Amino acid sequence: MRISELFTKTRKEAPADEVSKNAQLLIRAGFIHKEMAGVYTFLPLGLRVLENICQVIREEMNSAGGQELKLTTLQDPEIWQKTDRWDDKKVDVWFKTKLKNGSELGLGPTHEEPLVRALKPFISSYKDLPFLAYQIQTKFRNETRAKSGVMRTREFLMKDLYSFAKSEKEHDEIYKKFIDIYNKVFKRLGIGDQTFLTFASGGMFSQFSHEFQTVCEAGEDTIYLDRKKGIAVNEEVNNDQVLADLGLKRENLEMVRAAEVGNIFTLKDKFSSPFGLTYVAENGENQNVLMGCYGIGPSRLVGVIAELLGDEKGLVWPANIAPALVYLARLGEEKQVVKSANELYEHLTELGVSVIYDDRDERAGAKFADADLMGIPFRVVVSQKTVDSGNFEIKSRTGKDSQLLSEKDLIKKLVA
RNA sequence: CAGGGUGUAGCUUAGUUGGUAAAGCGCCGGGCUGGGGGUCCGGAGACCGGAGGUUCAAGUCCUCUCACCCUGACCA
Repeated sequence: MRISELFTKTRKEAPADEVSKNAQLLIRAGFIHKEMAGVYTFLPLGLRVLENICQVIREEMNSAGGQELKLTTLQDPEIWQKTDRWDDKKVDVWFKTKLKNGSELGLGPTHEEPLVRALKPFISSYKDLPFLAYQIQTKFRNETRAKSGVMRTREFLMKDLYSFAKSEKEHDEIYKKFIDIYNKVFKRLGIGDQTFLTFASGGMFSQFSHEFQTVCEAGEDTIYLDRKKGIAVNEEVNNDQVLADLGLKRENLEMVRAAEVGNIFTLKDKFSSPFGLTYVAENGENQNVLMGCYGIGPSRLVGVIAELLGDEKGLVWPANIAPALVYLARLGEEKQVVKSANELYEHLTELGVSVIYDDRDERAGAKFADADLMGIPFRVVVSQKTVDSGNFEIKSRTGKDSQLLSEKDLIKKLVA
């Protein structure tokens, strides 16, 4: 991608109505645009990050055996009435609308009901179980107060996976497996060392649900963290009994702000029962399918990663989710410099290295500042100096010094 | 939803006791520059969130309204 052709621009100043670090940096870098309170457009560079995050999640869900599908945004009230979740008094975040004929519809705030109904025709035998179904979809929640940039919005992307099992034992195995899978996801997204399994209230079906909380000042939750053990308890279940059950000692707990980036919980037959999602067991008896739910918010993750890794110069993206691996800064308009930069751009692109090529006639400072603000992992400079030396200059976003490398070594470093 | 705050150019802001809007960034044209947002000259760009009202006169005062931000509550 050539910057001269990119329609977004960076800004020196943050918008006055955004206080959160993630929104300030993402807007300054041209990654997002605020449409309304709690509603953000993802611009080309921001969309790349979002898609890359989704891809990491998708890979992990697929390798766990998840089957991707896509449910609808428009929701049929009938199925929500079945579980008593249509009433605004029961679920107060609904966005509701109407058909021309006057009948009501909702915009999906979550998707247990439609998924269970959609699956019903396909599930009838113990041989059909277990399985995992997931989607990455836009959710709509009419929050009373949107805040913290993309971290708490009214329209957001969510990956929700649902497990369907024959028995509690089978469900528990899947559930445990997903704790590991989630840890792997957050590690791959570059926030693994600050993201902790957190015990939270489990509702009626289990003692706990599990949250994945990333330590982050901009987060909305308060958790009590035992860093040594790598686990935490949410404020809501922070009592002596729970601590004893988990083998935690109060004096080892650190109270920290955190952002919930994932949440998994046991649903038992809460949804399968009202919809009659049953299977015939080997003994010929009808049994309720047992469900679990596993969520991750990719759009919130964009914000959390920006909050956590961003520095005074701007965003910092891990290589696997960055909008590009390389920011190629061409300094100067001399023929040989342009030729050298063009050739390197084409060569790297052919090799599958994603490059943002700054081919503008801008001063070095402006290009460096943009490279830093956008948080591109590597900055490669092509200038009269590098042409004369026959090498290229490379610097990592977070490193202090740059180094001169031959094209061969440069490629080796970037293709790795 | 309660409390508090803010709306002036694409962005960040200034605007005195009411007298018909100013600057920086960005943008357009040009000069000098050329490795951390450089500099100089010239230019385009705002009916001051919206609607009423007071007044000879409203960005400024009053009323209503909308939007946005913050704190809290809420987050199935």
